[in-house]
Amino acid sequence: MDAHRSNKEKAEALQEDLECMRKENESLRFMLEVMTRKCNIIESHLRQRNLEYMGIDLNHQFEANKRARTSINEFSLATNKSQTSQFLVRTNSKDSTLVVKDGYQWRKYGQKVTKDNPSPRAYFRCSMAPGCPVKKKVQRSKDDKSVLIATYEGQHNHDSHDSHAHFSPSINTSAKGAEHINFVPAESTPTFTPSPQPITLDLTLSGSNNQENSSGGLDGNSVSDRGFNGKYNKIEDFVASLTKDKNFTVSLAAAVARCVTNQPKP
DNA sequence: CGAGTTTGACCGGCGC
DNA sequence: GCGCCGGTCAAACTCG
Ligand SMILES: [Zn+2]
Repeated sequence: MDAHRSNKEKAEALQEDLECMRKENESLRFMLEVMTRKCNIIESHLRQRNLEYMGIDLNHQFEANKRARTSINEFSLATNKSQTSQFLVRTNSKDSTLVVKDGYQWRKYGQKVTKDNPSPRAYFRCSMAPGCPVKKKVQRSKDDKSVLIATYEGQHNHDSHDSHAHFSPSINTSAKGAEHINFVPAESTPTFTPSPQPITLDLTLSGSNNQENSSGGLDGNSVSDRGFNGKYNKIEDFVASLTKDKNFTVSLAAAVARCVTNQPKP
């Protein structure tokens, strides 16, 4: 009797936990997919946007606020030797110095320690197609180990066809039913707009950062917003238009937040 | 067994 | 010419 009830309650509680975890899992998966697609889209769009932004003052790498922000930051390196785009990605501590799955497949061919940076620099080469001249250098930032600086060089001469589609959105248990990420197929590849200047993209991923930065000391957002609102707004709007369905993003974020709130990490 | 990573050797540019 | 330094090669090694 009582034992029955107790067991039943326990089972229900466990099931609820399981459901919540499933939701969280699904949400994270979707976020990953969205991030990947956004990244790809931003990369291709950035190539042509860069032409418009030519000759813009160089912003220094400021400590962006620790929110979910994507911001762009260009360095004018004045050398137009070849199209090298520099992406400045902030990740968590252990991330993608190992083979980054950013839509392409990279083969590591070297690693060196540089003079004034304790962290080594890794050299990658695109191995998706034979004869693809794209190379990539990845190195952590000096102080902030959570920031990766990836320097892409060259352009892919093949379609970024990822052979293995590892996203199976079949599981659809949560309330939010048909969420389809309609991402505009950024302009077709053949018309590459060669960017004569390096691009620096500062992707400040959201995330429950464990950043040790001066909390409460100085509120960084004011500074950063002031320094860069122009581009930031553009990019924000741009990203929003990319997903084309703001509601989706918002609801997704809300769902994730809810899940996280329900299960606060210790 | 093959594809990819590791890691020390090697090489070319540059400053002295 | 020599040594430093960033970039690449390739043999050994690891992993699935
Ligand atoms: Zn490629």
